[in-house]
Amino acid sequence: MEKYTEMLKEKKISPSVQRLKILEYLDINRVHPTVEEIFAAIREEIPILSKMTVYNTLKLFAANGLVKSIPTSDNKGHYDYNTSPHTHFKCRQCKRVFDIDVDYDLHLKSGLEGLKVLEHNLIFEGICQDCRRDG
Amino acid sequence: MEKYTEMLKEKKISPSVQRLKILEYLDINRVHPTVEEIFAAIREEIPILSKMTVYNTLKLFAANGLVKSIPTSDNKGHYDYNTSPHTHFKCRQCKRVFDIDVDYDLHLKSGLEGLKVLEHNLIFEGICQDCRRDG
DNA sequence: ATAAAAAATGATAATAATTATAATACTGTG
DNA sequence: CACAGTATTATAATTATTATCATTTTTTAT
Repeated sequence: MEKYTEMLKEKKISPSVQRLKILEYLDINRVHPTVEEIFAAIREEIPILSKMTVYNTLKLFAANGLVKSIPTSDNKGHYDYNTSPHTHFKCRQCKRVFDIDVDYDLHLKSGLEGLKVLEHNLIFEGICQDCRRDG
Repeated sequence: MEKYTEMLKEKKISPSVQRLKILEYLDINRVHPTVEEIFAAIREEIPILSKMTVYNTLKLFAANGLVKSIPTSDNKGHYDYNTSPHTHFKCRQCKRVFDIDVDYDLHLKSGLEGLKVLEHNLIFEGICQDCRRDG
């Protein structure tokens, strides 16, 4: 837990119990949970927790680069502890969003002139291994 | 308008007035409009139009590959007439989503074993040229 | 250690996006 | 033209998110 406290202090964010829990949860559960999922899980331990706090905290974390908001086609907020460049795979059947360790070269050749690029996201969609077996 | 009728017939979708208008709107307005934007615009011409029809139609079109749903970080549905592989740039300031004609090589080297990939999306985020000038 | 100030949290309400439902209107075919 | 099937609409219900503000917690200065 020290680790998370440090991370927050570095960003001058006061390490409240709620914030630490949310950060820890995202670290342990690397499945790009939604606000609802995070809220439901942490509420088990902190029954007084408000969903508002989860929203606020995630927005604050994202603004400080501690977590990443990842857009998916279900149009709900998904959050990712892993902020380093990596790739996602969204299964159309079970709706899960995986990290995948795709090794790719992105050779930009042209087309970004004048734009200030802050990040890029590469998202694959399809059917995952489990769902192919089942269905 | 013939063009759109043909497109729908090919997919065995009956070419109702609403559907044709929505398809035409997306063709002319290549700015990845939201449901709300499409609805508001077409309602000027068809005041009786229901938002439900816009939702249904877009879902139907997307399922038939006539348009593409593109995920962005505002977590609203954006739709794109251009279904061929291309790249998007989302401006964090003005929130617009542009097509950009990035010329890139995506060399997948590994990491997709067992997954059935149906499509991929490459999205850049940052500040666009206009906003850099202004701000 | 403590009081004042600042910030975070939580309950509640409000707004926005989407989905569900069921009655009505439209379209195409015999 | 009537029938069957489909599309559209109005309405209500759900779900996701944001806003507000009183209460609690944390920080800071003494």
